[in-house]
Amino acid sequence: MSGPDGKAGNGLSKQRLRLWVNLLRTTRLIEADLREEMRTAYRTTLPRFDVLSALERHAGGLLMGELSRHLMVSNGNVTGIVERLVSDGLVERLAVEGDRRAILVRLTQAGAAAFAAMAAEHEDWVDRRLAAIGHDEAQTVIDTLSSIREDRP
Amino acid sequence: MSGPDGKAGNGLSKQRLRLWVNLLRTTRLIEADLREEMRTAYRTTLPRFDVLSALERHAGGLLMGELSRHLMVSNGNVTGIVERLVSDGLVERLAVEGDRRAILVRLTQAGAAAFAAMAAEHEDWVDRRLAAIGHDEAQTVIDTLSSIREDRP
DNA sequence: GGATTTTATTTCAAGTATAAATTATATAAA
DNA sequence: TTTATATAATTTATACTTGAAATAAAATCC
Repeated sequence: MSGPDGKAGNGLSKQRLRLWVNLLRTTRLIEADLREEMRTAYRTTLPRFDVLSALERHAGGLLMGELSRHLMVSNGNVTGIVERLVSDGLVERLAVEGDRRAILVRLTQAGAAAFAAMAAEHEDWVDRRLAAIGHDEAQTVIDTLSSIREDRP
Repeated sequence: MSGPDGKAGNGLSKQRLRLWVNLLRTTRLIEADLREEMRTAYRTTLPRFDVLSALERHAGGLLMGELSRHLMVSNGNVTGIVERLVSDGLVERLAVEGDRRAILVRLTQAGAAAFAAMAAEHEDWVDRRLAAIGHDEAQTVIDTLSSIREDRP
């Protein structure tokens, strides 16, 4: 399974591994930068920002499960983050008419305001961090990444 | 700072944000797959694999701090992961001649063997996960990601 | 209608992660 | 020397993260 003729272990396999390592290193590097900005400028964390961001894109609110799927993190994880956001007054939980299992999570006014302030600067940070990349170059990478995500068994 | 004419908030800035979101989502998706494979096939985790992998590439061993920099995670984090690997017998800590603060971490024979078994399959998983990508397409993305990493203030 | 299964969420234990504080050692400067 | 500063690693407190088990409510089956 790893000789020069096997399905893996050949040049293409190694190249794909290089791509994965590059993907991972670059993402971690940018994440570390963004986390640092979040921490120093807003005393908050990336996961909290991600939750607010997802809720901002869904004005009507999201169920816990939808939130978990959007963020691609586990159910139990979201419970904890939302809990802290609720106690900070940025987010509220609402009962769902007709399904007493479900819980709708929504930005409060304070949460929407806090997010708006952060979002503009966040875009700015990303813009600076990716300053070396032009529109078309970005599009090329976006297309490749999309094709990776869509190619799931 | 976010009108259509500002340095951010324009089309290019939005495109870079899209690129970042794509980067993050794709990396998380692949990471989740790999974590699942690691867990079911080897009862281990990605961070442990990453440590073994770094040590395998440095036969002479690495200092805790070097390990932390290689993996781009915090110092205290490495302490914990190495601790568990030591108690599993996969890694050993050695005193450093001439510097009593430092600790050299190295694979044991068992650790090297365990890693070798995992590494081949890991490459295979990545190969399958990125099956949609050809050599040149991968290279294009690698180049872009490298230019991002190198463009640091 | 009642039993079964599925769905939505929380709880739990273990592990991963950070930043800040601490310990111990090394190096430089006075 | 003595003092000051820097470096290597750990410890601590808190937060994030997962997978599995537990709860509770809804939907489906018979």
